[in-house]
Amino acid sequence: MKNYSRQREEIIKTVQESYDHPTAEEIYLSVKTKDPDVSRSTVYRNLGVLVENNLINKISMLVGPDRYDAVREKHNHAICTKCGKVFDFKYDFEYEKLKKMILKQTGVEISEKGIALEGICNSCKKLKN
Amino acid sequence: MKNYSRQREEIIKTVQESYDHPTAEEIYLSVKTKDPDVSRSTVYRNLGVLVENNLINKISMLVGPDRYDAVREKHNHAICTKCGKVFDFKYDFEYEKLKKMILKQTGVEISEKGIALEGICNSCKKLKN
DNA sequence: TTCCATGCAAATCGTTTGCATAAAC
DNA sequence: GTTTATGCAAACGATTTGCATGGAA
Repeated sequence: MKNYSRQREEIIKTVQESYDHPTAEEIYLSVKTKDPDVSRSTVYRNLGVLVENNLINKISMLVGPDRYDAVREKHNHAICTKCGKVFDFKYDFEYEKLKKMILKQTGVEISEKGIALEGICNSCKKLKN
Repeated sequence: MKNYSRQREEIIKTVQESYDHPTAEEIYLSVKTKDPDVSRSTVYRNLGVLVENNLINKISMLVGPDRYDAVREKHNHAICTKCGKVFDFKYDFEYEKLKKMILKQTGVEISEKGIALEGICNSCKKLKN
């Protein structure tokens, strides 16, 4: 990450202060209230840079656009495949053991970023259909 | 799932016979060799129907297009965030316990489709940078 | 003064949709 | 005959890119 910019600063702040796993569009809209001339491409470009530099995490899902998450204490995600919302949960997955096993079985060296699971959330369950 | 069609038949067969988690495009190309007039929208439409009917699974990732997977013995996925390839592995995640815990913590009722983890695969690790 | 980041608009990628035709039941 | 599926092309949502300009070191 090279040069400072007002926009990047604001994008980091927005993601770090949000606890609802915002989409790029939501981040863009939020930054726009502080900095009305910011462009969508700046937001996308910076989100990419911030993910690369491990300042934020990116969450990809079965449904809807990608979402972003500040890097905090390790936690896991339960994603609703109806509405796309992301919920946090804690559970001890024994990453060290898991990591070794996966490396042995697949050759993939996993990054310990928490685990994501899909399902259906409470409010979507209530809306029958 | 209502009416039989030659195309749907071939799409199911293609996914079930593949062990490399093909993308919709790859499935389309493969079906096209058997049925040159098939259209991409037929493939996309049918993949959707087949996922709904639980004949195949859909895998969404941090990188690249969605991939598909025949419904087989339960297994988990390690996904390379460089090349997008998907690798299978087996590990006992104690789903029952996990499911209860997630429901309690988030209200999300997870579907037990296996767990996906991200990392970097062997061949991508070798190509430095 | 060189490099990096921005804003804009156009391009791209993956996927979905509307509509007329064709196949299944 | 009525429904359901197809093929085509156009539309779509999310994201990326090329390019000229502006700001940072």
